[in-house]
Amino acid sequence: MRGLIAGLLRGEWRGGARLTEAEAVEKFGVSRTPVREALLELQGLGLVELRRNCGAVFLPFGPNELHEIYAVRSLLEVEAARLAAGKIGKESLDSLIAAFTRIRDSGGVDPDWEHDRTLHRVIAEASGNHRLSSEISRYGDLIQSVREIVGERDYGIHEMTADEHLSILKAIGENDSGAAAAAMKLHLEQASDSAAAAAELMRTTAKH
Amino acid sequence: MRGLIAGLLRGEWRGGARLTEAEAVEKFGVSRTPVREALLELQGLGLVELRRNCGAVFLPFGPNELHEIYAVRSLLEVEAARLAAGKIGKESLDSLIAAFTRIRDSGGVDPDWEHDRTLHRVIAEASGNHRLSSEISRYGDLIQSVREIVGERDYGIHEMTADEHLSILKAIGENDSGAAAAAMKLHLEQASDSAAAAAELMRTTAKH
DNA sequence: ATTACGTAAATTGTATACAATATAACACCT
DNA sequence: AGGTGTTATATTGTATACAATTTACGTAAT
Repeated sequence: MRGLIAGLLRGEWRGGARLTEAEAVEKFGVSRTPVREALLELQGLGLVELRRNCGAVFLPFGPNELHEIYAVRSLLEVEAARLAAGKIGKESLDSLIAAFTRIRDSGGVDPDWEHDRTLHRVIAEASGNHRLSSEISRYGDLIQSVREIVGERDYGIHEMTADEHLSILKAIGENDSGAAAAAMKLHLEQASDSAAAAAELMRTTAKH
Repeated sequence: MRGLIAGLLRGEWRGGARLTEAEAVEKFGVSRTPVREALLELQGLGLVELRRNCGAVFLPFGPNELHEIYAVRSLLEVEAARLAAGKIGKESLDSLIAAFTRIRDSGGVDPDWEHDRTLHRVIAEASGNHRLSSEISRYGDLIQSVREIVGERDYGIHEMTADEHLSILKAIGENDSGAAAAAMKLHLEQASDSAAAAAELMRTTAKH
């Protein structure tokens, strides 16, 4: 079923397009049960809208929608960064700092956003609020899904992103809540613009 | 299926208890398909944890969990109040103010939290951020579910709640973002304590 | 010509049967 | 006696058949 969601995301996502359960069954070669569960899951993430007897409508993801998503994500993660200040163990912090320093200096690429997701997960868990951490994890899934849809990659912005990550970690290590929150806010504003640009790029290239 | 969720919520919610799909089928007299969808929905709200081949575990809801939930809710709704300042139409605002003034002065009771939910919905929609509004709506469902679980009622706190609502509306009407955010924050802190107290009461009375 | 009604088609909601997988118990080996 | 492998059972994941509901179309009446 998890693979079904990935398949739906990878297929071309025309905003407003409708897909009935029967069409999805034919397209993916599975039965209606996993199709229904996958669509309900996507509805839970706010990616599709399920209308009775009308099929699932794929919601559009343009720059505006991405800015909205990142605005909510920012509320959650900025608070998590504030709460996590001074609460991440030294060894864990050092290993994260080493990883991002290496990435920044080597100019390496992280196509699956592996380190990025690890960083945000560690900060969320260090907040001490399980519910907040769980919501951030859910939004992480959403962000990853949207990245699939808009085809966002990290090429070109990687050194800058690593720097932003290091600023957040530095503030957390120094137990500076305000600085941690501010650094996270700035980082997510950059990420928001980057994602919106990817969406705009997809929109324009899909025109012809 | 919606009724199934209500049934699961109304049944005694012992934190940590496990319920297999087969048991739910026997208990509610429906087939596994709607049971599965209901459990997946509850998982999406973070009310149960689904472990493969182990049944669904009912997560506990004590004072600590409720404070966590309300902390997240506060992040969302405080921002919504800030954004909604000056954006609610006069007629809509006046009708809300009239309703809560009447409630406050008459000492009436709103057992299903009808007006409360309307107020928070109107503010969320006025924020202009559809995604934020959608998340607040989702948290409204969660809050309502938790109220069912812990048996929270609004008796006794109603005049105070109405006053808090009026403060929020006043600030929004005066286009004062800061005051609107502060009033909403205060209101949700009160609500958080009230919900936590209800959870504590349930815990202690369930002891014997 | 337009509207109302009825029927048929399509789509979702539900039930049940079957397959896959994980847990647990039990026997056997060391 | 303790550990390991195997088998049996329990539970979830999937497929298919059926019921209910809704939409759309066609026909007839005004």
